Amino acid sequence: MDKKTKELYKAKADVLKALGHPTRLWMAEQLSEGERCVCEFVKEIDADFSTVSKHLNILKQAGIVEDEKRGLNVYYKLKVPCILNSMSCVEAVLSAKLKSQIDMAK
Amino acid sequence: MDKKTKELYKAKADVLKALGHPTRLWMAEQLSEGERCVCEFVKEIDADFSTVSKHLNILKQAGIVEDEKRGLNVYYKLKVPCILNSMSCVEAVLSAKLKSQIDMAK
DNA sequence: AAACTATTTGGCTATTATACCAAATACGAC
DNA sequence: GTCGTATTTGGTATAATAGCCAAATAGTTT
Repeated sequence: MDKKTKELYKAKADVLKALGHPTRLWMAEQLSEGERCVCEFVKEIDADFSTVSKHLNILKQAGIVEDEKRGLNVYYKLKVPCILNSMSCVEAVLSAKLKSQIDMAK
Repeated sequence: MDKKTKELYKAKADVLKALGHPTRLWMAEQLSEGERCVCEFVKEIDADFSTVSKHLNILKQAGIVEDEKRGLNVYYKLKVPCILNSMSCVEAVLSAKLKSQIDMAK
């Protein structure tokens, strides 16, 4: 595999990796309903302000969300909304997995 | 956020996390063209046999691929092929990101 | 300008992930 | 059964990630 290909797969994997964390995935899904400010996320998750901020930054670096400061608050929104289209298939993976486990137990 | 919801997002994130590694993503995409045995992957990537095997195991644990032993070889194939549908959007994220970077540089 | 609020950054530690090597296992050929 | 090949497993060193705290920054209010 050549260097260019490696870099491309690294870049693509980084996008998926950014979504590969429960908190970040949840936040991304929340954003599909519209923009949120950091404080709204902090209220709903039991986590430190700095933790939430860092997670949002990872999503931003990945190119999934963008932020805008208005007054004291920073609002985040999805930059490329299609990123959540894949979730129905992720759920299909989970059902298939659950099914296998049930079959296994029989 | 309640415990059930947390567990669901953990499960969904784990699927995405499994694809969030260059080597694993590449292998998954290869499998979209048909099954492959471990040795075929090893030939194409510059990595140890055990490394490849472990990556495939992570994809298997995530429920993305399944394996079948035939003779000396173990063949892997996609269990839920739709999982690669999202790749066009991942590429859209990358183009959008690239575009931002170019605008930024102006 | 001082006080207050929202957010980010830096530092630290604990946990997890990655990759290699060596050893173990599974299977087929002889 | 012994040998050779394909794959997995265990061990270990290194690197990356996550989450908390404290400090820094940015904007608002008074």
